[in-house]
Amino acid sequence: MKIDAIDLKILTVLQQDGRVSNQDLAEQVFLSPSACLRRVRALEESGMIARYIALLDATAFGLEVDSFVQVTMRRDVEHWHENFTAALQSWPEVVGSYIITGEANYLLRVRARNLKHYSSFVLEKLYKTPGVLDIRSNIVLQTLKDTQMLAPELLMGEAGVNG
Amino acid sequence: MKIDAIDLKILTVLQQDGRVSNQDLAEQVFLSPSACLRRVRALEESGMIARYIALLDATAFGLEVDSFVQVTMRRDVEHWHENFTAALQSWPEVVGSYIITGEANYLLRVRARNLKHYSSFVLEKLYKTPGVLDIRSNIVLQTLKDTQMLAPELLMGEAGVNG
DNA sequence: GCTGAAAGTCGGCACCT
DNA sequence: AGGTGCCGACTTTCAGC
Repeated sequence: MKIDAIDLKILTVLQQDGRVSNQDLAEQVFLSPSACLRRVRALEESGMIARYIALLDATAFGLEVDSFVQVTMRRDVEHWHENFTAALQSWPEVVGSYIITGEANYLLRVRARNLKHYSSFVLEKLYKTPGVLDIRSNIVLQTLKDTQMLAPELLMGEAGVNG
Repeated sequence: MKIDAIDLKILTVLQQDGRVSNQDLAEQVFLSPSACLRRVRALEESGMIARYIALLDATAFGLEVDSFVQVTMRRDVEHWHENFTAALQSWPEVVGSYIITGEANYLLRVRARNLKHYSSFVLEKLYKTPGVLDIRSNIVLQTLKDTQMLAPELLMGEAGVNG
């Protein structure tokens, strides 16, 4: 599927305001509502727009701790990867988990209400998972940028941009 | 502001589908549309719901590289933090940046079209920033979980949940 | 604080350019 | 491809419970 400059503009707007009305969106990209809606539907059906979500403010709920945790596994435990992966999905504190290159095997993003909650997560859940050898916690002291935004400059140069 | 079990349900639904219609939402939480809408507006105005966004599928745009980059700075350069922070905001490849505890000073989440693009970002942008001493790239090989979802269990126990 | 109805607005479709 | 117009559905407000 080919996307042009107007599609890029639509994607930019929707990434900033997922609930913008089709009429407003159409105005911003200088299109009629029907033409605009057709493009949005095409972007959704092609999978380029994956989904729409509400973002909550973690601090408003008293979630004080945000962290990145590097996890190293030992390989002498059976089904260590399957067990660990399944556990990750079930733990609400884990909002992201990735297999990465480098010294650790996994990188987790973990949120907790406070340090006590965080501590109990690490000791009672993470460390008790068979195969977990080493855990390195990197607590977030300050968030400078935290966005899901894929800027037009990033999207361009691929997927056949015309305009 | 106090939230109850119905608010938690509303937040859970909206975090999964930010464009759900008020009528559907009202049905799911067993409320009339007008009562439901009033709760949603209250959650928005209190700041608990920060915003609504569209999530794009990075792979659909050919963004092959996802990574976490640990950056260590030297302190003998003037305004190193201010300069670096400003640069981070302007680089589209950087979708997240955090000051963390541990060995590195910053953790960045960086997205790029391919390894060539990634390499040029690290060499031409990151390394050329005054004060950058060491860079450790952790390329994401597999994404097991990547969500912004704050589960009800996480939100509970704070903000005075009643029901 | 919830319900129900009324009014304004929007999304979705058919049709034309 | 994009634009116009119409109809049904939805959002939103307000009176009443």
